[in-house]
Amino acid sequence: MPIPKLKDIKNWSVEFENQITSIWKESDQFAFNENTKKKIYSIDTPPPYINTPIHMGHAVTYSYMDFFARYKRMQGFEVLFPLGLDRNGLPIEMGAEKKFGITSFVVGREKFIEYCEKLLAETSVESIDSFAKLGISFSSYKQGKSIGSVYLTDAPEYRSVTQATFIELYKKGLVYEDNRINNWDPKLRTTVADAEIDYKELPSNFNDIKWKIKETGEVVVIGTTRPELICACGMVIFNPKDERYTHLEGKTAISPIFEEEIPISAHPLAQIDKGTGLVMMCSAGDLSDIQFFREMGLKTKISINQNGTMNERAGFLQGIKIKEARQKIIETLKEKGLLVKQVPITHRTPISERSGAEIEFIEMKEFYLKQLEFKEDLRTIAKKINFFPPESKKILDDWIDSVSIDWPISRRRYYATPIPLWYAEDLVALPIPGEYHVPWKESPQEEAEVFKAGKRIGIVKDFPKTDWKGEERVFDTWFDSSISELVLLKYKENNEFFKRAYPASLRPQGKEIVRTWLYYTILRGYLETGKPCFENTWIHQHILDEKGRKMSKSLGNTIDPQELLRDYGAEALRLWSAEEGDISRQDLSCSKDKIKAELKTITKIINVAKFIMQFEKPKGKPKSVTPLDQLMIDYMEEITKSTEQCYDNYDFWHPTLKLRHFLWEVFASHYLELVKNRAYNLEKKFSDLESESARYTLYYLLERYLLLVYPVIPQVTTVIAKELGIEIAKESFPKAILSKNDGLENIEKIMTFNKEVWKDKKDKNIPLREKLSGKEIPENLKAYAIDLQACHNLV
RNA sequence: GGUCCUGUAGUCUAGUGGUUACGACGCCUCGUUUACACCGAGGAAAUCACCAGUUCGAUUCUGGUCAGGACCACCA
Repeated sequence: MPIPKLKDIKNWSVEFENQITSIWKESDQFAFNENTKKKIYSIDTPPPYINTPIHMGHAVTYSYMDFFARYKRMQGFEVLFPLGLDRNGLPIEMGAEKKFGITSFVVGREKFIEYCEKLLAETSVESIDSFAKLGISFSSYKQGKSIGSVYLTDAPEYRSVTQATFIELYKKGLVYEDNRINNWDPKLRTTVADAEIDYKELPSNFNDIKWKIKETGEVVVIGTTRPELICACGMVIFNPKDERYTHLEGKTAISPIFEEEIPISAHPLAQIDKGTGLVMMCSAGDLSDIQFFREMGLKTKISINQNGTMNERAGFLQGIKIKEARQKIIETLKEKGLLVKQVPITHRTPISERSGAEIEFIEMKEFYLKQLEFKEDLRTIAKKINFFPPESKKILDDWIDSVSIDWPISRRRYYATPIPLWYAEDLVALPIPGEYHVPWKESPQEEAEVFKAGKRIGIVKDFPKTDWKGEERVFDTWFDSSISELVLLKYKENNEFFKRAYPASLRPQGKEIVRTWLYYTILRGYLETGKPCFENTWIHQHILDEKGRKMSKSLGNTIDPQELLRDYGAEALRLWSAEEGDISRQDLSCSKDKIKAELKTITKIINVAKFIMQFEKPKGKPKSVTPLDQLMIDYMEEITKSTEQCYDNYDFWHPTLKLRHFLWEVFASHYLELVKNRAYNLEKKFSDLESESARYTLYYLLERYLLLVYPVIPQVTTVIAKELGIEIAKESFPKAILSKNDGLENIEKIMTFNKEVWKDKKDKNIPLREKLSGKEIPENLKAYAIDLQACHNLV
């Protein structure tokens, strides 16, 4: 279907949009040209998860990214604006488990991955369709080898780059495996990073339990929420200022039931007014305990298994799940008269963000990527990246300050990038980077390098009889997504291009993933290249519901962008996104009424264009233009200038507000009314030159206006511009020619005068077209008298 | 607990050390004006959160209070 003609458009409609965007989607008109001589502007777009349709936040923020992309093209950049789809990790696994009613570790790895792939294959292309309907000008909507094609984070090409970077980090000695206490999610059976932990206030009991002092035989009472961990207690502490207990310093406590000798010491961590003031420090209580054990050099006492049950250390509790163990030990303590009392409290409990399970802290081997030693470097690197808005940099700085352990990068899950290693006794085989390796079901390459105690001692071929065992763990999803800009710019694949295009021009993303995606990307980019990975980063806030609350399924206040696209269309949604506020500075409240209302502006633009285009367009600029016309031209140049300045700082909000005001309040309501007569010139009241001046100016203003709003509402502007003989997608952004005209305030005065006249006529019940006598044109508006007189029929 | 942000008509917001505080959505009245009834003209609606201070003057600056939000944090 062809793109509609302006004369056939009465109201802008979703029907037209569907015609236009389906042509755009297939056209590849914004395909990235890697041989370009233009400067490259690359946008490291956040790959959304494919297994759920896009939400309001996506719709609005991708619209913004599209504003940026379209504007940068107008500025003469070759824009790389790829569509990526994130398909790795827990959300896919959880989706597969839910959809097919399976559990990963029950069906087995190979089978489970097939389920995940099945889910991904069946997942509708709804997300991609929604982006196309929004008119997002991605470099391509197709998968392929060329730069700018749609990329998938689980594709072998992507995963092979992830693995290649790991192989090199490993060789550089930046990766190490260590026995450490980890945040353990017993439900998903995996370690999780600090960044993936939420805290929830959950009801719990404070249990006051009797302990004995070895040296004196005295009985003390210790309060704890985790009595099942008595067997994991490494020290009992009290506050140094707590006079009740100073006599216990250096003495030994005997743990109830287990009868272990535990040292007692003063430590500021203990709070006098909390519980009984005595605290049992266990190596699996929570993060504070872990930190304490490290600090005091205590040996950890692990009492919890990876499946969430108690181990042999827990004696009679062995094999029982943690919560049941707590019940059981409380029973036992009661029986033995060791439980003094129970006080119900709410307890701030660490919760796995993804599964909702309570986090346990257990010791196991994991891979870590060194990051602590780079904190200072990262601060320096971050300073070289421009933040929009600048305040958002603080989120990153705060996070860098609070990073306290190296990054655990290994996970015990299935649908993710495998860690490319093989083992045989004390040997480690490291494959050649560049290919995708699946160690848990493949043998190592013949050429894979073999390391012993960190030293290269040959290749796999040299050890023919060795029985290699493939690594079974996978990478944390952030280990994949933190190289998005490298993959996008063809790191390790097209060195020439990479050298030319790195660092990426812009990273747009939400504030909530600054401490994950942005931080990790800066870290990885720095480790790979030693440079900042972005020139600019644009951090956005959130989309809220009409009343300013978070949208959530449980509140039932979600607004589905697919529905908005169907009812009001992309242009209205995009224009609303720009006009509602600056999403980099504040949350936007989403109102259907307001989005609907933006259709009026779209229609207004069409009607203004139709009106102007009924006149013949003068060829070239007339010898002279009238003062009123010149005034409007100068005003437009002023708007052009301020629009450009704002757009350059990713501010599309102030300009669209200003342009809206211009369209409705100045251009349509006043200027058009004033020059109508002169443009028609039916009664030949004006000279040909004056009439030509009007028509010239009308076209000038219309064309300029279209260019300025094109990045925000590309469809309407494209349709109108096409009939003006302009292919707007290929136009340059206009350069403002600022005049010395200091009479711009005259616009206000003219508007005030017009309003006065219209009110006069209404008060006197005179139709607007009829003559009005006795109204003097003020001295400072005499220059515009011919139009004022003709418009109002003043006599 | 710490840090930061916000508080302007029913809703969302702009803006300012100084006469009647911008606008949008919604609401009301009138009007079929020949680009547009997805229109035009007009109207109602805000003690600019509260308290104190600086000032001739504060919605605007400062401090505090209250409310909401975000991020961070070692409560056994």
